[in-house]
Amino acid sequence: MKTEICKVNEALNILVGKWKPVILYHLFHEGTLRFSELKRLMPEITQKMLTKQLRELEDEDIVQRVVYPQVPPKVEYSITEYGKSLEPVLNVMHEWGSAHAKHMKERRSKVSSY
Amino acid sequence: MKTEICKVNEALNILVGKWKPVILYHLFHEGTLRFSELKRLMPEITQKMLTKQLRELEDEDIVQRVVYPQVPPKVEYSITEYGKSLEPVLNVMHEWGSAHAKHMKERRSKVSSY
DNA sequence: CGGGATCCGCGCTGATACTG
DNA sequence: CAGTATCAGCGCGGATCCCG
Repeated sequence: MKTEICKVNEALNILVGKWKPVILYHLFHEGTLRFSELKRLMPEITQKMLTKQLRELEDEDIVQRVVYPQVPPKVEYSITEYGKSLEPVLNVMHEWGSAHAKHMKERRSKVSSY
Repeated sequence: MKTEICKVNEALNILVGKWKPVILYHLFHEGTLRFSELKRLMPEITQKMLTKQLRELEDEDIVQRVVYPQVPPKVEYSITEYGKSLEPVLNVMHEWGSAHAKHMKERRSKVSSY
């Protein structure tokens, strides 16, 4: 049992999963969304994956799941109070990510100009 | 070809890889390290993985690789000037990650007290 | 010393079909 | 509508061996 000094992985593990950042983006942006609404915002994700990633985010107390007992079923997802603490992290990553995409683009054009 | 609004993945893709955060942690902390020194700091990583992840970080212009043409070989790794822009990102993730670990620990102890 | 080459198992991801 | 169940492909990560 080693005391890991670097807790970056702790944050990373929450975010990895091909769709989690996008799911979180939509939930932060829209507030509350039904399952089908999330699905419509991400046409390429399968139902299985959407369910799975939402469950994982729920397990981490990032996302809240509210089931309305009615027919047809209605399930709403939103960011938990605690989950909101993730927003600055996502913003920093988003901004660095944008800058990095630009950096690499310029870099490649230099390389290809040989 | 869709314009992705969420660039979090852009940052994520640089960092994922089981060992990258730890590698970066050591390089930020120590400045410059030889391959064997990195290996010693992470006894569990295999040579193959260390090489691979360093290459990937090099491709992203985060890590610099300097080969000294001598026998026995000597290769030093360090963070590039550009790579230093990653430090605040890592810090934010590290801090949130630490807080999250604590949060989940407390949360679990509550749940188990049924 | 700092790699490269190869083989392999496992888990993530996806496609598809079914259900309360 | 919001899932669950099952099957399959593939790439990541690891183990092991070889090399300049």
